[in-house]
Amino acid sequence: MRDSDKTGSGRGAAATLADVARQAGVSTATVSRYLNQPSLLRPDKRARVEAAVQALGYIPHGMARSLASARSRMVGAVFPRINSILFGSFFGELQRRLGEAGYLLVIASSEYTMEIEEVQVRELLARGVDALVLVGHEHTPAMWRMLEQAGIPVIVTWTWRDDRPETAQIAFSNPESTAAITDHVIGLGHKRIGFLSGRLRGNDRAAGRLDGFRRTLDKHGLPLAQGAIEEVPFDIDAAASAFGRLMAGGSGITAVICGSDLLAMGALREARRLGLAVPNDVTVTGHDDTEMASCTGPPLTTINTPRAEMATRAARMLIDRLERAEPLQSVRLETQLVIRASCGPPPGST
Amino acid sequence: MRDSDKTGSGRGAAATLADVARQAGVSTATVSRYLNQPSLLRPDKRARVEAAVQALGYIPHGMARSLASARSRMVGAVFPRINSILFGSFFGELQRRLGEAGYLLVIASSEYTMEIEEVQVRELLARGVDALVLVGHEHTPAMWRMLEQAGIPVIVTWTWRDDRPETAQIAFSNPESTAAITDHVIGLGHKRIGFLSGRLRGNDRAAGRLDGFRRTLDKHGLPLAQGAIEEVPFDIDAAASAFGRLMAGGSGITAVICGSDLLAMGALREARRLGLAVPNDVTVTGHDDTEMASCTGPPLTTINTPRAEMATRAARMLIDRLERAEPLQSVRLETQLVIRASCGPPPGST
DNA sequence: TCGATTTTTGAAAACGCTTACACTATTCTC
DNA sequence: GAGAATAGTGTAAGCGTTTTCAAAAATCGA
Repeated sequence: MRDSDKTGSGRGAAATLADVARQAGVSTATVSRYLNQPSLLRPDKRARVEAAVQALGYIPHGMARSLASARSRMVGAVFPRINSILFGSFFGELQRRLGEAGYLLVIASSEYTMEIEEVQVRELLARGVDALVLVGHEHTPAMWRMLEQAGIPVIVTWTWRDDRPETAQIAFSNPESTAAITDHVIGLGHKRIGFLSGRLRGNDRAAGRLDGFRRTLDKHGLPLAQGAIEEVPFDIDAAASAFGRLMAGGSGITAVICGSDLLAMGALREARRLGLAVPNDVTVTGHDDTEMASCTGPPLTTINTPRAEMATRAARMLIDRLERAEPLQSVRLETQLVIRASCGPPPGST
Repeated sequence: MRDSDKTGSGRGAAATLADVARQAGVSTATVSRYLNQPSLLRPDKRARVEAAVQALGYIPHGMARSLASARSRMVGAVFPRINSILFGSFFGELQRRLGEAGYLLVIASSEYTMEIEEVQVRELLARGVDALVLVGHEHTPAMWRMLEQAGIPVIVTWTWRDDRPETAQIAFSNPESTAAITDHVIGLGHKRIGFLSGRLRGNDRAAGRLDGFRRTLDKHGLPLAQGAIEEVPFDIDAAASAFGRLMAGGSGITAVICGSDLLAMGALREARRLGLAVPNDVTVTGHDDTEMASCTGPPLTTINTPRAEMATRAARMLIDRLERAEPLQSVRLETQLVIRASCGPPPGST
């Protein structure tokens, strides 16, 4: 480690709006208008202000603007995990869209825990976000109360729920998506199927997926094998060992449906380690069709979830609401089965 | 699409600090102290304020606090791409650490373009961030000027440069890391080696890695084969086709060193498609040891970059600087070669 | 050209908090 | 128990914008 002093020098007295006004020979109101609705200014004044702004290298003071205008031009988003491929592609798009409209996206992470989420939301509200994007419907009552009181627009994503008509949702049905992939696997001839789930508490995505799996088994009259469901944290290593447990002990499981691509990757890794060929010895599926689902060995059969579209729509709807007071509306999006090489008929089926 | 009106009702007049003061029967100054330095209050008053805060569900107005105190308690970070696995694990950690100290991390994305980065930084400064975390040293002169004028602490990560002693860096040497993996591949007997690089412009990580590759070839007296370097956007598909080009046309290349795991994944996918076995027909390596490097087929030999440590240190240093005016210092971190199954001797070597 | 409009501009009062300063309790010292 | 020191609290002046309201300037119609 090498080091040297790099203490920043005192902030070089940034120019204020009043400075600009003085320099341009106009009032502060005029400069403010230049910033917010330039079309109100006569061209000559606009030019003078423009020049003054350039000359002073003026950067408006966002905090002061927010205080005076009661709008922060910030949108908050709370994700279960900030550093996941999954949510990454979602908020990347969200940020881009909001940014185009002059909004800044501020992201917090709940670590898959409702209590942490509550404090994060409080933090975000304290910062004065103009709107909020949430994942799923499961949040603490106190949190719902705070949101109610704050009176800002809120959009729930990722989990569609028919029984929440009063909440603005941009989401898809997790039970249905998982039903589709389970149908596919059953169609290949599998009878004993395992399910690798993420943590269920406070996570209606995981719960919905497990539910879809169960219902589909029922629909086909297939029994749920003993110990065929593993619930683990969202983590490749945890998934790997859970997969090991599913395959161990003569369970006879020939296919493992995973609640997410990440879990499926752990499963694939462990299968490789155990010398099990996928799909010849065991079928594995994922969920979400993340970037690398096509790059695993073998490529993953999975469900494509409309992350970019959710983000685009959420951003647009929020902007419309914030700028033009248009009402929020709910949108139910569809998912799609993506078939790759990780599925096949069960071993020994002719 | 179903829809229904969910216009939020008018914000229910949030309680202000003055309301709390009135309710508690103390002055606004006392409430403010309760918020900022509770230890200054006598226990009985503290309790009364506490009760009033609870009763009113008071949430401090962050904008007003920032304006009055000239500190936003927000830290900005600009990453080339917000939705990448790579940077994800970095800012996840950064956010966690800063959050613990009461700071909010605000993230912007430069899309690997210095000009976009400049406007993002302006945006961040306008929002009043107290500090900034940057990736790499290559930024527009105007941006450096703005940073200088803003006078806030800035930390550069990911790229160590000996010739920037005046800049606070928490980084590693890209040429050295790539030299290490190139050495490893050469050690296996490869003579004709290709390099799959990300875009070089405005990206000193990519440039440094390519440089390390070149130098190592030189060191071993190996020639750089014609067309052995492919430069592509950071994108799996682009990487896949570039890999195809490297292997085509009798180049005789037996190993492809990739500037990142993502590029390597594209390479692996294309290899599979072309029916090339890795590592028997061709050796492939990555860079960064991302989460899924161990889950590809085959698992990727790569370089582990200390992302979590960079984040932890950056956060700690910034907090120390902001809270206790301690000086920033530069730290050079080490990378590590991680050997997995994607490398082997060149085909036909006995 | 004159009054009636309409468009631009400016003065000054917020916005909700922090903090310097002054002042009043409380504690300490002998 | 008096005086000095210390701890705790309140008053009021900002912080840098936006925005209301009214005045000034420009435009229009006849």
